[in-house]
Amino acid sequence: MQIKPPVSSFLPFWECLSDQEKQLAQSSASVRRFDAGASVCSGGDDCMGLVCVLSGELRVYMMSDEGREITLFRLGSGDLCLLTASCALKEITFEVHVGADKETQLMIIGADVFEALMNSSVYVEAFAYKALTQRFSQVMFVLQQILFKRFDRRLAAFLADETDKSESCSLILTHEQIAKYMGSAREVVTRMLKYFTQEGLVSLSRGGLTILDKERLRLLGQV
Amino acid sequence: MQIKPPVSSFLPFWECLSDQEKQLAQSSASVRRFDAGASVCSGGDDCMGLVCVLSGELRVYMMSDEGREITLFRLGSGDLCLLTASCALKEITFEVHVGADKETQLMIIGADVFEALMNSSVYVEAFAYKALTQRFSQVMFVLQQILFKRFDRRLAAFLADETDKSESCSLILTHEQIAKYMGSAREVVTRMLKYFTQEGLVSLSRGGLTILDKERLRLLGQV
DNA sequence: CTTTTTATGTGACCATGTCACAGAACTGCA
DNA sequence: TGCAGTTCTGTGACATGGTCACATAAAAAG
Repeated sequence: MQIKPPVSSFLPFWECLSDQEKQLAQSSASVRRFDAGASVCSGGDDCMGLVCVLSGELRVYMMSDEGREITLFRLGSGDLCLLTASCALKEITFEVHVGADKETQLMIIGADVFEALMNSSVYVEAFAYKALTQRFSQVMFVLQQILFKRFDRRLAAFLADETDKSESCSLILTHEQIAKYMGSAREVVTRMLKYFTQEGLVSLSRGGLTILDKERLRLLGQV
Repeated sequence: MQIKPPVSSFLPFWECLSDQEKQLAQSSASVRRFDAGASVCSGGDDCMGLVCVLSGELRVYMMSDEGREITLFRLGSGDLCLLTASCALKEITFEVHVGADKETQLMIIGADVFEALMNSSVYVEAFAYKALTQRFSQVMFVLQQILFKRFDRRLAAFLADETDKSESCSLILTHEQIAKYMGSAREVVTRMLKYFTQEGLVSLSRGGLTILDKERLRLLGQV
C-alpha cells in the first residue's frame, strides 16, 4: 500500500480552500489499490467521489444492456475523475462504468466530503463543472469519431496513437482489448487487422502486434 | 421585430451581477429573427454568444463531412444555449451546428460581453459550466440511445414523444425531418414507417403521418 | 504431455447507412 | 387549365459493421 501523498498537489483548487477545508480534504482522502481487470465503480450504485490516479490506468466507458462497451476516455497518473462523483453532481444523470485495465492506485476523496467542498466554495464548484465541460468536449470528439468515421481509419489512427504512447512499434493488446477501447467488436478488429496484414501495415502475434508502416497507418487514419 | 424584453428574466445568474454588469448585459443584448430553415450558427467560425430562445425552436446538431446530421437536442422558448458561445469557452473544442427549423426569435448577448461577464464573476462562470454539464448529461443520453438502441424502438419512442408534445395524433413531419432529428437516413425512416403501417401502428400521408396505436408504439419504444 | 483456458480465424447473417433512380404529389406560372 | 419544376416518398442493390456459432491455435496449468 502506497503512503498517502499530500492532497494539495492533485487539487487545482487547493489554494481556494480555507484551512478547515484543506484539513478536511487531506484527512478524508484515502488510497486504494485495484488489480488489473478490476471494476472500480459501476453506474450510479457505488459512487466513490473525486478520484485521482496515482499510478496505473483507468478506463471510463458506457455499457449497453447487451454488454457492448464504448470507451469514453482513459486516465493516467495525475489525472482526476469527476464522473466517479456523480452522486454529488445531480446534473450527471447517465451511467458510466470505470475499470482498471492495469494494476492501479487511486487516491479518493469521498463523495460526501467532495459535495461539502462544492457547497462551501463556489471556486470548487466552478472547477468541478469546468473540468466536466472539458471531459464533455473530449467525449464528444470520441463519439463523433465513432459515429462518423470508417472503422479502418479509426483503427489505423488508434494503432498509430498507441505506438506513439508506448514509444515502441510493438503493442501488447489483444483484439478484444482493442475492440473495447474502440467501441467495436472483437471479430471486427480481427477482420480489419487481417486486412492490414495483407497490406503490409502490421504483423500479428498472439496477444499483440507490430507496426510495420506507421507512416501509412497515420495517413490512413488522418482522413 | 419583437421589442427587446428585459434580460433579467432569462438569466438565472442575474442577481449575482453588479449594477454595472447588469447594465452591460441589458444594453448589449439584441434580438434577431431567423426564418424557418435558416442556419443560426455553424461550427467555430461564427460564434454568437449566449443565446436565449424567445419563440420558435432551435435544433443543435453535429454534422459529418458527408453531411450526415445527428441532432443533440432542441431548444424551445425560454431555453438558453451556451454552445453558441463556444469561442468564449475555450474548453469547448468540438463543432456544433445550430439551425432554426421554424421561424425563430432569439435574444443574444454577444460572445465578447458574455466572456467579460464570465471573467468578472465566478458565479457566472460556475453557472455557465454547470449548464454545460447539464447539456452534457442530456447529450450523453441521446447518444447512448443512438449507439445502443434498435432503430425501430427509437422511432417508436420518438413518434410517441412527438405526439405527446403536439397533443394530437397527427404529426406534420417529413421522413427527412424525422431522420435528421434521429440521426438516421431518410430511406431508413421510410422503410421502418412502411413496416409500422403494415403493423397498423401509423398511417402515412405526404408530409406527415397519423398515429393509430400510441399504446403499442410506446410499449415498443420502452424496451 | 494432457487438460484447460485464452486468443484468434472465419463464414453466415442481420441491422442500418448509402446510392441510384423512379414515381407521386404538390406549387407556381403561363 | 396544363405544363414545368420541386419536394416528398418508394424501392432495390449494395457496403459497413455488429452478432452468432463454431473451429483452431497457442499458452498456461496440472
